[in-house]
Amino acid sequence: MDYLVTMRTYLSVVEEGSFIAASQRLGITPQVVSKHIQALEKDLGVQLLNRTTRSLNQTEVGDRFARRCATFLDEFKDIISDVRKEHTEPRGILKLTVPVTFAEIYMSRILVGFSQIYPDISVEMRLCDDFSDLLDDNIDLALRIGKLTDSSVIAKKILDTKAIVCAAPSYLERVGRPKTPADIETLNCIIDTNRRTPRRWSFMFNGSLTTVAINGCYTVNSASAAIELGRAGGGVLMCPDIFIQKELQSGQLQPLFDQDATEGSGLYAMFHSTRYTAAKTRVFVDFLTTWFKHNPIDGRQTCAAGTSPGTRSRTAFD
Amino acid sequence: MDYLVTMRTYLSVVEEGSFIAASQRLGITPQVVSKHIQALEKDLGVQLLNRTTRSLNQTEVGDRFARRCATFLDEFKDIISDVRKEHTEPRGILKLTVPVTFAEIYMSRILVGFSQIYPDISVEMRLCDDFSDLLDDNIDLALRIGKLTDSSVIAKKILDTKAIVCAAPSYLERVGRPKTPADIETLNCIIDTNRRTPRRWSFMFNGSLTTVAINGCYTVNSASAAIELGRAGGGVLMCPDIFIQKELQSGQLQPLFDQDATEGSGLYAMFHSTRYTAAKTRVFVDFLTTWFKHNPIDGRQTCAAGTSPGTRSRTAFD
DNA sequence: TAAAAATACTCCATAGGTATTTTAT
DNA sequence: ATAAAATACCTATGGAGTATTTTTA
Repeated sequence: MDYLVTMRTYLSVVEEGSFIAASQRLGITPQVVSKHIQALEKDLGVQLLNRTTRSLNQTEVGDRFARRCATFLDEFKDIISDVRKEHTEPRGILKLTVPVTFAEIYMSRILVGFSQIYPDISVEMRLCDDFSDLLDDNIDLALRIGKLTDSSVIAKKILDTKAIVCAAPSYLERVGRPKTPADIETLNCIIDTNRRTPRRWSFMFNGSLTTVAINGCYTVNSASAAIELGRAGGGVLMCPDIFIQKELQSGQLQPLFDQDATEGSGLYAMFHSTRYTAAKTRVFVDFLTTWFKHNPIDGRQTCAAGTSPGTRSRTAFD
Repeated sequence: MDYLVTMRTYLSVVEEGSFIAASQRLGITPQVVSKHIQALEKDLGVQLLNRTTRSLNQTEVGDRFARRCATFLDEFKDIISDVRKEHTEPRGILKLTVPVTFAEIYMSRILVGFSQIYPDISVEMRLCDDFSDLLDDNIDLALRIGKLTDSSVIAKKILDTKAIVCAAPSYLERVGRPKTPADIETLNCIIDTNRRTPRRWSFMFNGSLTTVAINGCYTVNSASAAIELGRAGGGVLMCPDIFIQKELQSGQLQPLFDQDATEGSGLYAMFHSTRYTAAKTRVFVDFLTTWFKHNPIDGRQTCAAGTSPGTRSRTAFD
């Protein structure tokens, strides 16, 4: 016997004062109401209702039971609707892992805007450059440059990016501006160990993917540090364009080649491919896409937004 | 979906930390556990557990949900066990209806003894001589001299009684002692309209039921009043022997004939023949029988005691 | 590779419906 | 006589089991 169902039936009978009225309210037949009451009474071993064909009123126990049923069923509806809100009304703590340099440049502005729209979502941001904690259960969303190919992860592209090989004008004056990718093999290239292939740079040049083995006297594990070194004339660096927008515009760093975007390279939001994604995660991804639409890196288009909430089944006392 | 069942399964999983451990605790297969969790998640539209084949821990929502499930299920067990106690642990208000004269003579002593054993039962006693309110829903138990034959009523004989035709010695001296039942037709008989046949007295005489049409100048609706009138020499009266024990022993009233007990006459406890009789009612009936065993009217045996509590099904989270 | 969860498939219990009987006013 | 609850019977859904597949550490 489903107690939640029989309790609800019983409560309806008490409130309506008759089996038939209760059955109409519940959308079942009076016979079923009768069975529910009998099942309850049999299982509880007590008489809940004094009933004849003409009169119906609850016993002393039945009255106490009805009161407790009322609060109990209310509590049930509360629990269910609160949990379901999780899927529709965004709230809670959003745990992010974000590349260090990206966080430094963009995240403060993004989060301030986000929190204005979603005051009920707290954000816990972990700055991290490697892909190690992507699958951590406690992380709701990971932002990374580049896509992780894992069946258990959904990767949604937020923004196209392209790797830019660049250097400070002062450095280029000193060593001479390279003409082809092969020319940089002899230059001092700043090695960022956060890159998946730190000593081999791959980028699109003249329509084809070129890979260059690089050398250099500086090895760092931070894009920011590499950018600073490059700006100071320490050598050639390669990093995503979105990290050095200002430097490129101001001329502090100059691109060495007229590079094309590499296939698939971009800023990705990644989250567990579990059946049900929390509303807080969905709305943050949507917000990110919208944010870059309103704060374009240059003239470029952002990727299409919209993660539909999905329909859910309507059961249990809706 | 039976939410109480799936919630319990979910809570076990959270507490045990694995599907298999939970399934063992619940006595079901791990596959069923898996289905329960999936059904919950589908219906709620949220991810409750982050699980791989090796790790299992609840999400933020899942954690909140588990806490609420715990208190909710506790509350459920509470409600059910409290109601079931009604059938096993006697308590509450016992509503009695008792013949006026019987109440005057016996009930104070009976109730004092009863309350000592069952302090959790309050008694609400209505003094009433007719059979009209026997079927009232609000009455738990009716005591009456004589049995009501109604399928909706269980009548349990507490005590054998016999109707006694008697009078005061002073009256008998005045009018002469009758020899046969027919002789009392000419005497002044006190009419008690509470009797089912006030003007026709039926009693056992010489082994056969004799009915006498009586006449008299006093009509009352109270056995007590009739007894008082008889004691004062006002005429012949007929009433149950248990009402005039003292008067018979002291000789204030003398029986006119050597009467036999009438078949089936007695003090009856009557209650609704509903499926489940409350514990308070059962224990009071048992107590009454026992009381008359320990406080015998004369040498007579009381009727057998013992109303078995009955077995009940063991379902719902026992 | 081993252990655990998910899936596929089958069977049976039970919940709900329809039709009928009983009961009380 | 009528209206309501109880009962009898039937059907279909879904819940639990068994066997198998998939997945991850």
